[in-house]
Amino acid sequence: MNNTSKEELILEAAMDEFIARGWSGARMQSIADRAGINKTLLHYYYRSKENLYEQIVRRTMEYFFGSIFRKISGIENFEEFLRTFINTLIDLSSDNPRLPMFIMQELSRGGEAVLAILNDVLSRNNPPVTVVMLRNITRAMDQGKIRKISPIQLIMTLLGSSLYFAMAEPIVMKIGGMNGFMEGFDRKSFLEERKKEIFELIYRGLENRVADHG
Amino acid sequence: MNNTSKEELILEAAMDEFIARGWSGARMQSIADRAGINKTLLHYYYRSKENLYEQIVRRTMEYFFGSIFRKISGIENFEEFLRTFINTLIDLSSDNPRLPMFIMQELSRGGEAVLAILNDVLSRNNPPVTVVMLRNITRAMDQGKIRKISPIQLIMTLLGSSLYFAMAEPIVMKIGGMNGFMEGFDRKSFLEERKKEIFELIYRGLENRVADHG
DNA sequence: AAAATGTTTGACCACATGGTTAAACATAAT
DNA sequence: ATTATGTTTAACCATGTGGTCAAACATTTT
Repeated sequence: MNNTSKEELILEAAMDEFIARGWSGARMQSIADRAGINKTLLHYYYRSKENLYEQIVRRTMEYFFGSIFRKISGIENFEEFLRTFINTLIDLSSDNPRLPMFIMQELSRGGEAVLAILNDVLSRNNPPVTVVMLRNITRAMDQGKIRKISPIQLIMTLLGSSLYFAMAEPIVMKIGGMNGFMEGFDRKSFLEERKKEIFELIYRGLENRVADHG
Repeated sequence: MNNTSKEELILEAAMDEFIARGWSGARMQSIADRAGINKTLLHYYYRSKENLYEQIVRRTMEYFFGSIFRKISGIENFEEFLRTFINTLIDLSSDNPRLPMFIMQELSRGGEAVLAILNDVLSRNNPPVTVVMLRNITRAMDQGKIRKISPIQLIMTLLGSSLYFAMAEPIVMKIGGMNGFMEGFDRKSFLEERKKEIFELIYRGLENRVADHG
């Protein structure tokens, strides 16, 4: 049980707390409890709530964007890119359901500091995820593999479709539970089905076929 | 300037504050300031923060689900249903960008009380929005207008695609601003374009055509 | 005019929370 | 052995926040 272990323990506890309750909801005492240590030690390692928070935000963004980057960079084939991107987003968000909302929420709320972190994190991947995505889409369009669309719109649709369920899962389950449909719901198989359905829907929707019916 | 007016002013102020900062971030003093009154009067009308919050949640949900219900109920044609649903979601969420996230966040966090409100709100529409949506989709499937898919998956995709941009707008703009693409961005036309692109993509993706290539 | 209701002022309280401090103890590094 | 570092205990402080109270003033209702 060396120092790194406790420092790491604290970070993980803080991550849980901040992601679950947000900046204003998070409690230093609660973080200490989760980490199994006391408040004094918390301040010993991380001077203030602000400081700790900043490190959590960085960590979270690195994890999120890093994961996506590692999975999609290097893929040349559009179909594979599409499938991988969707799968990665769904896996990421279903493993860490509060993560996407945390990132979005804190980026809306946060000031310069949070933006600087985002900037820093994104610029570490070369080329940045955003560029990789745009390239894949425009290339597929140029090659005539998909019809002409707005790349940014497609990216929005992909992100929304893939991330939404994890974000809305609590409410979906509640509404579903109330109305009765959703009995025998199996999360794992639902998510696998989701991957396929999104891919299928979007891939078909992008098909570049000459108007074949009116 | 009668009493109803002030009571209403407070509600609106509280709505802004709660939606912008969430439960733990919202401040009673700040609500009073926004409403242009003092804290005492705030407690005079709404006893406690909890109580005020509950009314805001109810109001918000009534507004959100009510708007959707009013727009889509009664529509028989699937294409029209699809288009209207997408348009409504985009208009609603772009007019009130924090609303969807507020609802989702507070429903994850909130206990029995919030769930009870949701239940109450949803049961006031007959048939509930959820049922209307499911019906439209299954009917279209039965009539062979669209291919066989999982209705719930489609609904998730529709919600995600349509709501996501408003939720992620701050981060999208920041990333977009950093990378340079997104110059001359016009929100209004982007949103109109978004409506069309989502509809087009999903409508094509749902088409029920016999395998015509492979 | 009188009563009821709306509204402000300003002081006040209890409590939670972020943060500090000093002293003692534990464990590892020199 | 001694020093440096990690860790706990427990008390403590300043501040912010939800909430209250009493008294006065304003406006509407009766």
